[in-house]
Amino acid sequence: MPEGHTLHRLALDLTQAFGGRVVSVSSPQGRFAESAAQLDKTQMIEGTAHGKHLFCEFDGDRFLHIHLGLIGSFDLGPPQPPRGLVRVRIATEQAAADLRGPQLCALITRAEVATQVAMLGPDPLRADADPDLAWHRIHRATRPIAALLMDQTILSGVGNVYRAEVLFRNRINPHRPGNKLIRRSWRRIWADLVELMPQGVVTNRIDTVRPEHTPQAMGRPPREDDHGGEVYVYRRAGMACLVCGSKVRTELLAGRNLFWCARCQRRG
DNA sequence: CGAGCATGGTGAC
DNA sequence: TCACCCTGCTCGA
Repeated sequence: MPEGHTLHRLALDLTQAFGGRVVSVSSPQGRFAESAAQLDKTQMIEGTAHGKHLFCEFDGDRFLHIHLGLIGSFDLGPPQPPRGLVRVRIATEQAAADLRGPQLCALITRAEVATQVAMLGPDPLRADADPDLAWHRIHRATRPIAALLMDQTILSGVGNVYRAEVLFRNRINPHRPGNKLIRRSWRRIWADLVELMPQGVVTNRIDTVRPEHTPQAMGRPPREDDHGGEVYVYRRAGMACLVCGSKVRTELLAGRNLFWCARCQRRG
């Protein structure tokens, strides 16, 4: 679930449900009980996101800093008895948000939020993002572009799905070292992320396949991948490339499974 | 029922 | 580069 779009969507939903309201904060699981008690029955101001980091601001310059990691989830809906291990619940009479399995959940100050945000590269989902900041580091790096895209200090919010898909959509060789990537390619990548990721916020899923490449348009039977989105290469190892038909390849890159089409992706 | 896996990140060597 | 953390789901015995 969690790449940048998930956290930005959560920030919007949490703001709508709890912004400006006095909320109950609890820790059914108990692992966050002390901090939850400090926030309980105080006002939540709003939720904001930077990259994959979520910040819930509470009255008195207190911020709940959440990072979902690989397996975390934060589910918002009508109040129901907690299921499973709920680290934190934020709730009103009308709605409850249950946090499970986060990599990070901590009560921090405004200054600490600023410190955290300063460590992150530009986020394609933020209007104030400056892609040149990322380019400055990319064009001097020797690591492959597929690794640089995952480095949250270079740019933030992109995860394993968006990295594979944005490289495919722009026909870029994932192994191209940053310092051999031409600037036009970087501009294409950034512009594409700025187009794709806000769509992900709206739909709450990752869809990257252009209309002309959908199974219908290509005369193939419809399909739906198990991660909840239509994609070109992510987790399609060994299957036919939707554009050229050659086998989608996979390998471990930067510790994660990379997927790409060696025939379509040759640009630098 | 256990093993393995997942859209992530950290800290130790 | 590796072990490890957090949780839930799926797959094969």
